Amino acid sequence: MNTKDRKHREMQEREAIILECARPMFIEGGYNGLNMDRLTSMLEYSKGTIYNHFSCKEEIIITLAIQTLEKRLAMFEKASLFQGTSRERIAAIGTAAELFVKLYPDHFRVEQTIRLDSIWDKTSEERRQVMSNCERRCIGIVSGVVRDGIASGDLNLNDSATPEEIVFGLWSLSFGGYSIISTSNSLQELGISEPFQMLRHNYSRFLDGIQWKPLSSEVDYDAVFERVSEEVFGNELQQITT
Amino acid sequence: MNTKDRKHREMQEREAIILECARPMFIEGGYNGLNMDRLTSMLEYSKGTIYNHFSCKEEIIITLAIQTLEKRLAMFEKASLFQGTSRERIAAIGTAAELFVKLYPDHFRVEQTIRLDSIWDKTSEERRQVMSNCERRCIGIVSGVVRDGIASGDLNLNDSATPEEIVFGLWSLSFGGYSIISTSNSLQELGISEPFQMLRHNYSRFLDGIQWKPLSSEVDYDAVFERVSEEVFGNELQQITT
DNA sequence: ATCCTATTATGACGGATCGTCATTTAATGT
DNA sequence: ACATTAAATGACGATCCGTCATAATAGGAT
Repeated sequence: MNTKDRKHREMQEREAIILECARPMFIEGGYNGLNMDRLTSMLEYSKGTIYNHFSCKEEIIITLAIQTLEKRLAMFEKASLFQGTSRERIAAIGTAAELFVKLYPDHFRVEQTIRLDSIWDKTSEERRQVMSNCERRCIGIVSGVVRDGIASGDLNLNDSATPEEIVFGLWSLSFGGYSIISTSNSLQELGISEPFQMLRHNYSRFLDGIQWKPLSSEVDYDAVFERVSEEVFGNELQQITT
Repeated sequence: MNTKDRKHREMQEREAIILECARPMFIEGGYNGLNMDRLTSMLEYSKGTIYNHFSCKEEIIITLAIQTLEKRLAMFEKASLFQGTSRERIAAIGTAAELFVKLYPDHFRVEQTIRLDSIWDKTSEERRQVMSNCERRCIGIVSGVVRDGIASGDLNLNDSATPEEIVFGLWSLSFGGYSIISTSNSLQELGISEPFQMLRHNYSRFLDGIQWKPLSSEVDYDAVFERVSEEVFGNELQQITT
């Protein structure tokens, strides 16, 4: 069955083409900006063909989200392998999160749109699973490093908190921070000119608050950020600077 | 000119009725759930009349946001007057933020929708100003308490941070936290059963990280939360429990 | 009380967009 | 060359936003 393979491959290639065309349309104007008629006219496929790949608009959007979520997961996995203290490894994942946002600045918009516009309910159970899994695994990676920190003695929560609580804190801080950076203009008014660096410092303050050793007074975590950027994500970084 | 006053009053009353009907529709189905035809048929006014009040759907949505943002501002102002140490006053504002989310659980959805769906651009400059002002003043209140903390000696940033940076941190933490709480189901999977309390604890960890005295090891800020809830927001609280 | 004018209300309609489906076209196997 | 299966097409129905010509109403003058 050689034909079957070929068809399958053609199917995937076409799917990629559709998504490639849909992404800038979505970025441009959000949910309503992604126009199925315009998408049709820009591609050399008819409407029916596109609807053979994606049963509705929402399926396209969730697939756009999955594409980038998978990249983030890969970056998190790479970062968690960084050689260093547990807190340096958390910083490495923070670096991954920041570079991810800079590489795919539109991702937040896609993800939040899915959560908000009753899009979630219209998507297939299968794709929802994929997306949830990505999120879960990202959380799992952070969770693992927190546990490593406890195991190594760098972090001592003495029953005042669970590891999950700390993960929730880091997650809130980064999700909120990146959301504010990418959708609010109040930051400039606040006089914050380097929001990404500020966010990193706020991470450090939170981790100092739970006494995760070594504290930010002992180690220059800005330098760790630079090191991880270069050593672990050198390739990805070129895409930003060029 | 008595008639003019009456007309103006009628205008405002009708505006309130329209919004009252539009809000549950928006909560139910987001931007697309708010259906102008259905809104028309549910009210005793015709389409044209509604469009005399709001020039487009987006104007209705931003007005919904302004309604609740003004409530939040009032709560922040009330909280900032709490008698206590500077850090207790920050905790009081945190309490206000939490109670606000519980009182108006749909607010986040409205606000985020405005930021995302290219709705912002379609709204009137006037209403945008009102909304920005609300946000600015809320930030200003927090900012003021941080400065008070510095002035009183409870907080010493020794040039390692600006007050605005701390505001940004608290803002990220709360915005991210409440967003995650209200739109993600991963928290349950993480085994976090009392997310609001966890978020408060994460606040405390952040403030401990910058050594804002008295530290959470010295004062029971959960108790402060309870006190503020009762003493300052007793009235509002009844709406939740009943 | 009546008429005139300015303001407001109405809802049918044009235009845009989503998703479907009967029909046409192409590909595969004998 | 032909039959059968699979895939592509785009016209169409349905829905929804915002407009505008027309109708209704209110205010004020005589």
